[in-house]
Amino acid sequence: MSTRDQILEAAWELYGERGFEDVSVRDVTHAAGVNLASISYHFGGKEGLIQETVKRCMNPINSYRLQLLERAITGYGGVEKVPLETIMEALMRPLVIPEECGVQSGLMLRLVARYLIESDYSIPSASRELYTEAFQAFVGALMVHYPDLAPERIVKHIVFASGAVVYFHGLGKIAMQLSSGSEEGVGEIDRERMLRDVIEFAMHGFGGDNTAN
Amino acid sequence: MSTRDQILEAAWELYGERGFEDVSVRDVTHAAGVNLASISYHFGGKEGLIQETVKRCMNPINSYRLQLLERAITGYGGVEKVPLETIMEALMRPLVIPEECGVQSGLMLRLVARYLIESDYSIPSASRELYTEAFQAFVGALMVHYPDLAPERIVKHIVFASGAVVYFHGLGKIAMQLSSGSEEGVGEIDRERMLRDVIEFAMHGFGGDNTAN
DNA sequence: AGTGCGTTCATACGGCCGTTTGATATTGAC
DNA sequence: GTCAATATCAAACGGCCGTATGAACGCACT
Repeated sequence: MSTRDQILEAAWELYGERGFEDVSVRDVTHAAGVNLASISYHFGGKEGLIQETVKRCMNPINSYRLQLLERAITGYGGVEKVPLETIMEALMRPLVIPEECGVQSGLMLRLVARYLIESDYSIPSASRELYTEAFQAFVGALMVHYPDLAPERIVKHIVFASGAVVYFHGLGKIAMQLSSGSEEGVGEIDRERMLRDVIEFAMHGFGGDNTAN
Repeated sequence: MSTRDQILEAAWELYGERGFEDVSVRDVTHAAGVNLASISYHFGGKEGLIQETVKRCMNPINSYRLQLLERAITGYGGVEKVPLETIMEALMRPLVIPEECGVQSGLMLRLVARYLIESDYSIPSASRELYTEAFQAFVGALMVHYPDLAPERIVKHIVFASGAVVYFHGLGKIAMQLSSGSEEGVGEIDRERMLRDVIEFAMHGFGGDNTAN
């Protein structure tokens, strides 16, 4: 494996675990077993490495989303024939089970969440185009099912549903502990079950009120 | 205003804007117009200042939640008579409109989100008790309305709804931009409207399926 | 006036940070 | 084999970080 890839792999893991600020370039190069200067050489500096790491995390998610959506559209023979539930699954599955597009689950969401918060919620330019494409595709697909719903409301519901997933990934376990009052672990989360839950949750949210904004 | 309070106010603002790691104790003392050493003196160090800042942000939220819930219970004369919508509002209003309990909105959610992520999702011990109390109170109230719903599912839905709010606070604007394809601003968010939206969204999510876990 | 204590002050310390440098090693084309 | 181009290396640089130190200050109390 090339030096560049070794760095990216180590960075991916460390940044996901401990955050961007907390992990020094020395930490990364040491974990990767490469020389300190190779980060400047291959990525121009720490910021370049961060951007590349985030890109390698975000892009497969959005590619997979688009792929699932397009597959469903051709499979059902038209956007209007795709069940709402299938659209929501195409949107949510890559988030809940990112392994299916080659992204390690636990670290991925934390990494992206960290980046969005620490970078003032700005999406790196290297991922922005793909992000926009995916977002507009899903808004368009959902508008077919809810022609009377204003696009702003559709966007809002997409964000609501995404937030539910991300937040639960991070806080689900601790919330279980708080509610049960016990400190002991509460077991692993059933991801397929969670996917169904969040889809159902989001769909009922959509079903509420079809008036325009 | 005391030196201690000046520090806390400056810390609150800077941490919310730029994050804990990015803001040095020198930044804080300079913004507060106090001496560098006063942070060690009053808070024992940077970590102590962070914990105190987060506490001053989390605790009013949970106090306000409990206050709204209890007020509703006595007002309606019993938990079982409080409408579900009112329970959800008691849970969500302090998050969406934290000014009502003396917490500045924009910074507050980012501050807490940052802390939870950067500290491995652990709630500071100074706030944990209150957090637990609030969480259990709401789970209990919701269990009255959904006696057949397993507590784990109720917790899950509370986390879903909270995540929707937090995520939208952070990403709502950028999502609007992505969907519209334009770079220009999309206006301020109507917070009362958002509160109603998220309550409605969460309630429909709850209404889905009352089977046990 | 003098004493004691809580607070504020300027300053310094060691340490880790991201980056740079110039030398050395590796590669691939001719 | 030669010569560039590319890649890796050890070492060093200046800078900012969090914290500690000891002196100076304010002020109630006697």
